[in-house]
Order: sequence, then structure tokens, then C-alpha cells
Amino acid sequence: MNKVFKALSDPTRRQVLQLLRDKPMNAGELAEHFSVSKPTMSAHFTVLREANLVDASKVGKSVIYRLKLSVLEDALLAFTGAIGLELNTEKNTTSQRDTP
Amino acid sequence: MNKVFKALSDPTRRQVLQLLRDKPMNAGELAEHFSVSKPTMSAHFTVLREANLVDASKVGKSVIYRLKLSVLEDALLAFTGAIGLELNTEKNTTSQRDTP
DNA sequence: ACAACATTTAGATAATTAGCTAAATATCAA
DNA sequence: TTGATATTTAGCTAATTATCTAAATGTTGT
Repeated sequence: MNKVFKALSDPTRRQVLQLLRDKPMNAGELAEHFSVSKPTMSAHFTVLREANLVDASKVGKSVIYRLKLSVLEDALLAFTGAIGLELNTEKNTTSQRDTP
Repeated sequence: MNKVFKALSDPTRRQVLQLLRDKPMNAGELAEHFSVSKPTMSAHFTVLREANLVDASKVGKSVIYRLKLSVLEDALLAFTGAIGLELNTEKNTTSQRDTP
């Protein structure tokens, strides 16, 4: 969990996760969204990978990064649980109903 | 929000928040739970204060720290919202009912 | 006023971090 | 095989961070 929070402590990395929420992207595509050099971005990717927040797979010349939402979720749940914080981020409160 | 995540990136500080979940505590009491010096703890308190995660009030010789749960909650909601992550940390799923 | 106590500030250091450029590695196409 | 492209590694630097000890500040009781 510590690595996750360390990873989340940098705004660039949080924004990378946000970009990956929509779809997997390769390193270059991701880097285009930021004004820092590619090696710097590569270092950020390493931090995210070591926190297990993203998954990297090489396809041809590119490395595709993919968000691992469940790892993020688990870390946040562990933390909110430890703090005793009840977060409800659900979009609608109208109760789920079985197919009638 | 950035300051909140920076504050959360240190395990000592996360644990301080956890201790404060139960009750407000003064600096010395908090420091007793950790194996670092009091000045070091004081620096951690400063970071937490600047992130607005705790509130400090001097009472006599002591400074009482109090958790500001709502600030933590807001930051986490902003983040999970940005990522599109739906966390539900509620303890029971049984619906709240009006007094019958 | 003084001593005891609680906490913070000052000042220092070692470790970590985010950033850079240049070079290395890997893949693909011609 | 050579060249182009994508990404990472190496090596560096400046800034930040966590830590320490010693000293300063503020508060209370005698």
C-alpha cells in the first residue's frame, strides 16, 4: 500500500492514471499529454508499474500501459477502512433492482 | 488536493490520521506511538496541517490535533471521481429507513 | 521569578526524487 | 543491413524530504 500512495503523490502520475481510465495507451501517446521529456515519463511509468497500478505489455515497437483499477481500489479501500472513513462514490443512489 | 496526496504519501502521517480517527490527541501523545524524535513528529504535523487534514488548537501546554475527516473525504472523492472509480466503503448495505 | 514541561524552530545531513541530455536497446520496413 | 521509430537506461543535477540534536518559545505551578 505504501508504494501505491507514493505513486499517487505525484500529480503527473495521477493524471496518467486518469488518462488510462479511458483506454490503454502506449508510452508515447501518454507522454504527448505532458510537457516533460520521455525519459522522465518513463521513470514515472516505472513507479506506477512498481506500485502495480499499471500493467505494461510490449506490442511491436510500442509498450502499452493499462490501468489496473482493482489494485487502486484495494489500496483505497484498505486505507479508508483503516481510517474508518465511509466513502460512497456511487453515481446513483437509486437502489439496484432485480430484473422485474 | 496535491497537498493531501503528498501528506498521505508518508506512512507515519497516515498512521497519525489513523490514531486521530478515534479521538483528538496532543502532540506528545501522538509522538509516543512512533519511534522518531518529537521535532520530526512536529514536522509531520506541519505537513498534515498544511494539507488541512488536521486542525491544531493550543490548550494549556499542549497542542491538540484533531482529524478533519471531511477534507480527507473530499480529496478522495475528487480523486476517485476523476479516475472514474466507484468505491463503496459502507459497512452495511441494508438500506437506511426513516423512523417508522 | 523560576523551574518544569510541551512543543516548535534552527540548522545540519543523508537519502530520495523529478527532471534533463545523451546513449543504448529493440523492432520494423525498405 | 541500414535507417527510422519507440522506449528505456545511464549519468548527472537541483530540489525536496525525513531525520537528528540543540536551542528557543510558551505555559503553568510554586
